[in-house]
Amino acid sequence: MADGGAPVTMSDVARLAGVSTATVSRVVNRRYGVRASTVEQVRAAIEQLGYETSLVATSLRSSRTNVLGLVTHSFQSYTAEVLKGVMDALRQSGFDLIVYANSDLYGTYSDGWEQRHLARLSGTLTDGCIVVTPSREVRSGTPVVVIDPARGSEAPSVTADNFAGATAVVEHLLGLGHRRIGFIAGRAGIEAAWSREQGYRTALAEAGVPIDPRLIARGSFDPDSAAPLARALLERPDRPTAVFAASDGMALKTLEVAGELGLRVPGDLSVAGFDNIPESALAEPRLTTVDQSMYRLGNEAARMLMSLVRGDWEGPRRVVLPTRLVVRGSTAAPG
Amino acid sequence: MADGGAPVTMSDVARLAGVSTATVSRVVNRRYGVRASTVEQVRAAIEQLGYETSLVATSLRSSRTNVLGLVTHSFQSYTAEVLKGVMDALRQSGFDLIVYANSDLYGTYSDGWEQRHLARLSGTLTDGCIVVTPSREVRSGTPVVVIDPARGSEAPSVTADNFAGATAVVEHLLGLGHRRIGFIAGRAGIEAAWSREQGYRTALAEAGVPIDPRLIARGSFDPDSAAPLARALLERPDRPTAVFAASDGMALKTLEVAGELGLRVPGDLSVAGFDNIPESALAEPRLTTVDQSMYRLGNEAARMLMSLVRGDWEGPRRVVLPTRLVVRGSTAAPG
DNA sequence: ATTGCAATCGTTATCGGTTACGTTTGCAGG
DNA sequence: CCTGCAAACGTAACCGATAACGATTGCAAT
Repeated sequence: MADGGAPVTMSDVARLAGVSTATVSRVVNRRYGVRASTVEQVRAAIEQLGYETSLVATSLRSSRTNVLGLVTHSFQSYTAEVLKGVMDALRQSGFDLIVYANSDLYGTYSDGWEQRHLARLSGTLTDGCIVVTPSREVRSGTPVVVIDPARGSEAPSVTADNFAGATAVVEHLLGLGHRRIGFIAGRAGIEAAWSREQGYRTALAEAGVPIDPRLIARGSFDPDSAAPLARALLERPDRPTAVFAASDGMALKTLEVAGELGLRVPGDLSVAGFDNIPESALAEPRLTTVDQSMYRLGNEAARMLMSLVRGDWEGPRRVVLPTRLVVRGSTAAPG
Repeated sequence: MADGGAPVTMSDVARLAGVSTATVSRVVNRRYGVRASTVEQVRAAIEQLGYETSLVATSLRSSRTNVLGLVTHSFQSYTAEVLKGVMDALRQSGFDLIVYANSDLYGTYSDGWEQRHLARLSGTLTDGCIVVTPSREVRSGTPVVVIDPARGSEAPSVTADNFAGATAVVEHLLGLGHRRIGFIAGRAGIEAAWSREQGYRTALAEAGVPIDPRLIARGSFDPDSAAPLARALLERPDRPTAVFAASDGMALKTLEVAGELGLRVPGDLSVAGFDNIPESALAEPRLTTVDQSMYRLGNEAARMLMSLVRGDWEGPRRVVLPTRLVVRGSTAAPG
């Protein structure tokens, strides 16, 4: 058993087994060139001391750690789904996962968090990283797969078909008879936000509905940022009959604001979101949205990253997954 | 800008600034003994090269990293809630978080994962760790806070009042008129599982209802392990009129199995769970359960851990948080 | 007996950053 | 001009593990 005090190091094992640390290392890493009896001695010493190889020391010395990293700046519902997908992809793969999240010391959206975290992990601690929703291009010495890349990013990425999803929502609203459809956009600079806005614009244009810039609010995917935007939209004298928010978090905030203003959904106002986070199915009314399966995004990203690390990735550098319109109770024909 | 290739090291900065790495280290760590003009030079070099301190190298040498660890063997809904609570507690604290999860199958991972992961992280990489649901006592050179400790664990811990929660559920079922109440227990060895079973037994005993051992099934908290157990319970000729599962995951499986057997819930069978994971509110029918706020568990654990690391923890070594019975549609009077 | 080759194992440089310690420098006081 | 004392900075020894390399041994073929 390991005692609670000082950690057991490789040299402790070596001393007990009467060999050098080199031999212990070879045994631990199952390398060729150690006599069977010596292997037994070392194994026994490891068992007796409860020795565990130090991830830190290993990664400092060696380029291979069999650990993948996931870097995120916040931890919300969709991040959890991504993680589930990643973990399931990693099952039995031999890769472990390290998730690195920061405590927001420098403010909510201090630019460059992705690069900072990446620099702290990659190069040594991890064999490769998944980066969730970075706001700018990332660079790294080890393979990187980005979920929802920054606009114009060249990095290998996995993303949902945001354009198709957004057009589907807007076409749904148009089909119900809406003509004044507000839009709360996501954080500028993120590919997904841009595509969703393009989807919104394209769907309106193809239906021959003129685009009113005053109905487009610029959010940041942060639910709290959406509240004042939604309020401003809904307090207009010519308020929209429907609001499409670029994320469920913002859509749910819009539901709240509508409630505060005495607007009934979907009677007085239709609301639609994007993401299909679990909370959306719990909201009152249940939120119409676009499912983009964060689980699959995480799952695909992990598969891709493992292949990149092994150097046998054959697929495209950019994977786009289909989306699915989920019609629930928050949308209806305009009153 | 950092180039994408080799990572920028401290000696690169030192070379550019014309000083030694020791001086760079002093500047980075804001130590005394560096002339203001030298500090400026070093800062400029850091900026120019886009240098980021390596977490690995720092932690190997120094005992303090300002990073806390969270160790878990699986990644499910409740883990996500815990993480949210942890991250919120860490906000603006200056501590970052590393989550370490392994890639093995949930059930098949051999005992001792908690100690292995802990050994790999603590001592160097992290200043302290939160361990989620270990199956045995954990030892570590750095502070540890356990969420849902093993039975008989001495480690500082945060846990819900599982006993009270379980009695509340069973009293609720008894109050509805149920007398044959099945129980699907959790993983033996975990304090929470034991307390929930004690709650079940105590509530029955106090109501004067004899305990039928054949109505107690031994699960492992793994939802998949619950399916055959639930089936066995429900296929008995004298099947229970209600089933209380020690976790929502297992309760939801029980709902599925009941459906497959043609039993209607709550008409033919009442089902209750424990945890109140988000999915429980989405199930059909919505699941009666006990809310134990995994969010608060994570939040409290993180606060406790930060205090322990700083050495100023004043509270009790074992924190017990209250639970709350949530009655929904899956329980009713027996037909 | 000698050579050759492979198996086995120890020595040592190294990864990047930290820190104890020693050395240099600057400046005030004698 | 010399001494004394800090401040400022460099040197080198680490931390734990790995891998290139060299050294030793065993064994079989010559």
